[in-house]
Amino acid sequence: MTTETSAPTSHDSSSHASRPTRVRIAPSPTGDPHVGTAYIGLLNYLFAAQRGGKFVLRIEDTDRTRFVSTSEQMIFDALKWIGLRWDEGPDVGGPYGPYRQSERTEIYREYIQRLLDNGTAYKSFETAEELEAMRQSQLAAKQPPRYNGAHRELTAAQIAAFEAEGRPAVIRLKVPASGNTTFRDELRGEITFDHNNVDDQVLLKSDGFPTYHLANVIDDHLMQITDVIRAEEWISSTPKHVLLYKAFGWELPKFWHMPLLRNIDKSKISKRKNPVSLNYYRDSGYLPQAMLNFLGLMGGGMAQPTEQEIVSKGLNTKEGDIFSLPEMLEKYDFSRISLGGPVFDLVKLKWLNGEYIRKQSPDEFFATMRSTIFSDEYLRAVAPLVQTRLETLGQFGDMTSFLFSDNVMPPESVWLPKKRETADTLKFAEEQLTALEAAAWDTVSIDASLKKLGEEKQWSVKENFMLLRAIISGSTQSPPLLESLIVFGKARTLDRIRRFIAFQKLPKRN
RNA sequence: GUCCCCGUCGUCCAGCGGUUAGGACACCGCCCUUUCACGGCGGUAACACGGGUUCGAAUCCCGUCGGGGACGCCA
Repeated sequence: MTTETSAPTSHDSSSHASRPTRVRIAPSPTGDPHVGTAYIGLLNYLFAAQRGGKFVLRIEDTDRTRFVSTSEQMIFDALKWIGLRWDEGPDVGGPYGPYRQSERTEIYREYIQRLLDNGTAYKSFETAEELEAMRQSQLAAKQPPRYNGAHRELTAAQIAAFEAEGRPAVIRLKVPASGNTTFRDELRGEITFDHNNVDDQVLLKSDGFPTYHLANVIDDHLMQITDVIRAEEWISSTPKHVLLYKAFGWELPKFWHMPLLRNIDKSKISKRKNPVSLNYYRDSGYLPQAMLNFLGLMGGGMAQPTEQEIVSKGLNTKEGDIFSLPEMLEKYDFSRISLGGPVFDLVKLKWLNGEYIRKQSPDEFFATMRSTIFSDEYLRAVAPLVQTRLETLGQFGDMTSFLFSDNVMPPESVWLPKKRETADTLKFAEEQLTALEAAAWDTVSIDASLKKLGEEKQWSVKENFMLLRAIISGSTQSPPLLESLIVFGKARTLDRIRRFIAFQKLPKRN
């Protein structure tokens, strides 16, 4: 029970193989739809479709503090934008719903009681503050931060006493004190973790919501998930999940941990160093087929065309890198995936996108333009910003070019306020960025968060707004700032500010 | 700090015991061209290091080093 030293028995694997393939992605609605979600989504989609299985979309909204109400719909839209469809999910329903974890809290409560009853989980009454203090002191002492297990063996009387005090509790997983857990990663083989390196993970928070670990195991079981295809960052918590499956007496799914997408410096892809919002790519004019193609390139699951194919189809050598979703369905091979974390290289993405643009017929290209940057919807939003400011229609381009350009980089004479230093101004720009990241994307919210920041930092509204105007429009003159930001979109706005700051911090030549 | 994963051109991939280590992006040069881009041709550029195993290692094993991830009442 506590130790697993051999592979699953043949009985287990044969019964496993007989189950119809079911996979899922489980994004969390905490902000913009993430490029990593699309990557893992694509892989899951391919995996299911190649095996005649089902692809499930489940929303993991158990963190009330990070919940963003607009996020779920953006996730649906973004995944549809790149061309993925799912068989079951909150929007399309299905036999294993509900597909939103916030609607499944009764289920989690019922199942965690089983764990409490069979002694594989326990109540723990420390406050978040106490735990944080403990973590800090462990970190300071260069010790691995871990729960000290103080409440692992509370008596019924002690628990009753805490509860009588009205102290809130969390429920933790009781990881066996000794032994180890081994599980199979389908890409890497067996991985073993010693139990003294596995923490007593919180399973149920004091607000009654489950953590990912609990909800994910229960839902994957209840939803009959056969293969868990997720990012590599989950490897180190997989032993906890395995322990949970065992505590419930459930059959394990297969685990496939995909290499993490990386920034140029090889760290895990992050918004500070790379645009990660799918909205950014959509709004900046990347074609969904190009994005999907590019994600398919990451990890190397696509076989290169054989010499025969190159000859018979008259392919150019570069066309080994260009393929559609149907071609991925046909050729993508999970056993080919290479484990080194692929750098998400914008330069190659842009090249690919250019290939797709050039491949379109003139009519198709026109249609693409008309449905994106020159759509009726977009122009309808832009028009009111400039109508009163125009004397001739020809001035439209002069006034709105920043909305249609990628390379906007004002000179210092434009963005630096008269009474400010360069360093202070850049610092303030970073604070604007942080404020805007947290803001809901409407004029009232943006206005409020900018003004709040200005007051805190002693920046006048004029200086504050003018700096942002310069960064976004490249000029001291522009259509009304807040309305322009709305039209321009949150993802592109944030990216433009980040790029401005990054550019200004570059060592100056001459 | 502890544990886990990974390691072929700058980047993405090929290679799965015997190759002049291949392709793509990027970069450089030449051609095409009124410009730019596209396109064509060519070029620079990698097996992290050290031990094994083997007649023979980029390929298998071990170690070192390097990179990454995890260590939350986040997912």
